[in-house]
Amino acid sequence: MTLSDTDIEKTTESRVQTPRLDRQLCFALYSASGLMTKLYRPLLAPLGLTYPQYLTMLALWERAPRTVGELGDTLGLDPATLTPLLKRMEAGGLISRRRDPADERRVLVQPTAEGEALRAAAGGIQEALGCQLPLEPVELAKLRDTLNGLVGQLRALETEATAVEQGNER
Amino acid sequence: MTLSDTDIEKTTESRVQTPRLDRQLCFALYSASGLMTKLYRPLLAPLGLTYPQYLTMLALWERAPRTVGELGDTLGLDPATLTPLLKRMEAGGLISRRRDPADERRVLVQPTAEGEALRAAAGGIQEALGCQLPLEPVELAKLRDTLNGLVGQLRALETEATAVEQGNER
DNA sequence: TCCTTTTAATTTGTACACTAATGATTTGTG
DNA sequence: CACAAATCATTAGTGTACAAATTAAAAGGA
Repeated sequence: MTLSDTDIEKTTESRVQTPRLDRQLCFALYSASGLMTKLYRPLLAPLGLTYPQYLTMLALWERAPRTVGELGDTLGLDPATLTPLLKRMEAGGLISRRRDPADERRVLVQPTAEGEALRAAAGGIQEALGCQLPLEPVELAKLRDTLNGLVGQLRALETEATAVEQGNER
Repeated sequence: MTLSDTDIEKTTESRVQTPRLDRQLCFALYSASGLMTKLYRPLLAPLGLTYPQYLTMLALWERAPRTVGELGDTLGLDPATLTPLLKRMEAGGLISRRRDPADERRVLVQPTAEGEALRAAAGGIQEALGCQLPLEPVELAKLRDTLNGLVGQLRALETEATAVEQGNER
């Protein structure tokens, strides 16, 4: 372990420090996430689902109906992202969308019978992927928990930042 | 640790096994990656860079010129994704694109003087983020290495799959 | 040499993903 | 009650991201 074993590379020509791509946590996350999505794609296509749509169904299978905003909080997505996504899923017959009679601002989302029927197939996908993934289940769980911890901290940072924006820093 | 402590939830009503969102490694990666991108966004905006554009500059600062295909391999992106992205960066004056005289199929990409000048600012971004990240540098490095290992294995799976597609399984 | 095959990048079409602006409803306050 | 402020979803506009089709150039074979 040398002193120069950092994520910064010192170039001789300018003494400018350039961050190295393969030392960036953000790039590791970016790559891993993209590859995982690619791995799911061929398994989800037969079900008529994209990867974000699959995550949405997972959320709805756990609890429904939910409003667009609640779904966005769970998935970490903007309402502006979800609206067209949910419309496509509605057009595909997997979910229903209706205004909440008790509060006409909200839109309630829930799986249709057809959407509910996909539940069984989802279990098969997890099984198929577990076989492909070249990772011990224990290691996998550890990595997942570490990431979820990071996600929690990043979300805390996020809400803190918006609070400061609104002058609520006390 | 109970026997039911798995990533599958058994529902009483149908005995169907539904994967739980918060137990999915893929969702943890998806969320962490998205949040990290959000964290970078306000820091990169003053430089006129989006997050994928920033990664592209990191790659080009390390080695240039590079072809579109080489960049795609490094970043894990399709040429079809990079072409418009690179055009925007060219329009912004950060990179230059030109056909390789030795092979007119290739397009050589490299930073302009203006793009090279951003190098210094990039170091500052890493510094600013390191302060924000609520994670020990050692833990961070460990997580990064674990992820890079996963990325390597997923890439191997990927090329293996395309090889089978082409009937090269022997 | 001619012609087929392969390779490299681009174009087309669909689907996320976010910011900013808009519209509609509800809540809070005088 | 009236009406300003806050809340919720949608729309508009820009920028990834990929599959499939296209164009252009190089490589390989008869």
